[in-house]
Amino acid sequence: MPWPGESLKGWPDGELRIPMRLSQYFMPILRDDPKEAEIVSHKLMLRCGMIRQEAAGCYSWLPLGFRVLKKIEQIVREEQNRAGAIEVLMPTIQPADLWRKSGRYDAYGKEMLRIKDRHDRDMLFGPTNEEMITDIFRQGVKSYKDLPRNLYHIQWKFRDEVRPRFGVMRGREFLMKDAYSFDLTREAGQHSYNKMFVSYLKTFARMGLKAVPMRAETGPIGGKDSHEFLILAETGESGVFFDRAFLDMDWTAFDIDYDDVGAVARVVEDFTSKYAATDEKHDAAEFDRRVPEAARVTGRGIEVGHIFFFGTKYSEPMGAVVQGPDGKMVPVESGSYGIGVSRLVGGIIEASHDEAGIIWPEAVAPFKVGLINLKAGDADTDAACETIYKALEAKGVEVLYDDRDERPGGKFATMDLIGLPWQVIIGPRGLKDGIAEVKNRKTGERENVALATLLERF
RNA sequence: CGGAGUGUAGCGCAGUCUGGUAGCGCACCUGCUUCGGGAGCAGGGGGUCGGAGGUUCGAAUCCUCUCACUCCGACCA
Repeated sequence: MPWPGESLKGWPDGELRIPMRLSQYFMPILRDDPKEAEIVSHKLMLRCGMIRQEAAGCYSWLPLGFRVLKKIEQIVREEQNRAGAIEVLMPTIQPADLWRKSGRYDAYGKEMLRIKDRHDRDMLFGPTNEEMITDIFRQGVKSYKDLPRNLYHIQWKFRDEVRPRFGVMRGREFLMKDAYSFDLTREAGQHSYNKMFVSYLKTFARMGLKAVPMRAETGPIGGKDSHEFLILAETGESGVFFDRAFLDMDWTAFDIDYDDVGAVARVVEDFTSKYAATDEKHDAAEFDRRVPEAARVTGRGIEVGHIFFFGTKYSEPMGAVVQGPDGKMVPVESGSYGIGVSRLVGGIIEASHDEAGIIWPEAVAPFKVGLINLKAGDADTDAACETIYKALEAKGVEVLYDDRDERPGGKFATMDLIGLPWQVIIGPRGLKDGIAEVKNRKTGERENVALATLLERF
């Protein structure tokens, strides 16, 4: 991976790195596709026992799915932190008054889940947090000297979609990272926007995705500048049109200094200079004029991120003002920046699977290695597997050990289905010659590796 | 929110038209034989048939109401 040394260490998520014996795990595999699942990621997530539907658009995350969700969340967190954003955590339930102030309580419509508490007070399950964060910011910051700031949280949202579908891709309850920037001037706000832009490219690239930034509608959030980040997938909900040159760009070359305004702007410039648009913003004439025919890519995409620069849209009505150097009170310039964390789980599967199952990019894989004991119960294979399992554990390699007393065929099928990047296959046949078989899930390549050097592979 | 459909065992389904002992495959449990890409045989466990009313000697099946879920269209991280 492009950014070696990234890890979950230092966060509670590190606890998720523990290895596991399949005989002691909870991973209810289905052999058949549940009928309600229409798209491949939904089918695979259900078949792998990653999620379970509790109501339309609401899911329980079972152990395997939970691990992936947490890994994605942690990558998002690391890249937000690196770009200078500061993590907070706001509640899922918000008072309606906050939304009355911004005027969105009525404007948001039925998509907002409205509830009353025991005192008959109007509450709501937050679909987003512009109002709340602006209020928090307003109370905490009074001077231009306290700017810029960018606060984010990773929290469950609820949008009472008319028609939830496609599993976690369009759930009603979903995990979203949302960040909010506050600046004194338009120019400074633009830099904050640009930093998020670059960090998004990097965040998605770390997950093995090429998420193409496209000029977007601002929708109910409102504002001036907006980009959506879309990954290509046939089952995507948006039509996309873009220059093939995007796919050939170096998606790993923006390990830049986020304080370098010019450098950040150049990356944004680089990634916005080529044509890329969703069907909403698509201009066929411009597409034809700017993109040579051979380079025109049309297809479908999944929106995994969306950034907005909306200036003073919320700061003005909500009185989020600071005192400038000249002593005057000015409303702050803001932007908001979302990443669909739970949607990404489905999105990555849509972008990375084959006939046999999921193919996890290593950075988000629930385990790095699947250790297959082909003959559980046989003293020699048991002992060899046990040694390898312990050694991988000691080395900090996340391993799922299939120690069940099952037939080899089923174990292979299960391991392919859940898509761990590496399979280490141990059977009497290989053991006789002191070798293990190492299979790369993505390429299908198998290699015989001497047991003595096996550990060096991981 | 308009249109279409489905609810029967963990999953996939039959049975409903024509009322009469709740079934099949996979999964699960036991035993034996197997064991390098989803084995075979034998035995076994598991269901208030989405819910509530009604008709009937008798309802998964007929009637009424209701709930949930899925799909297609207009909206969205």
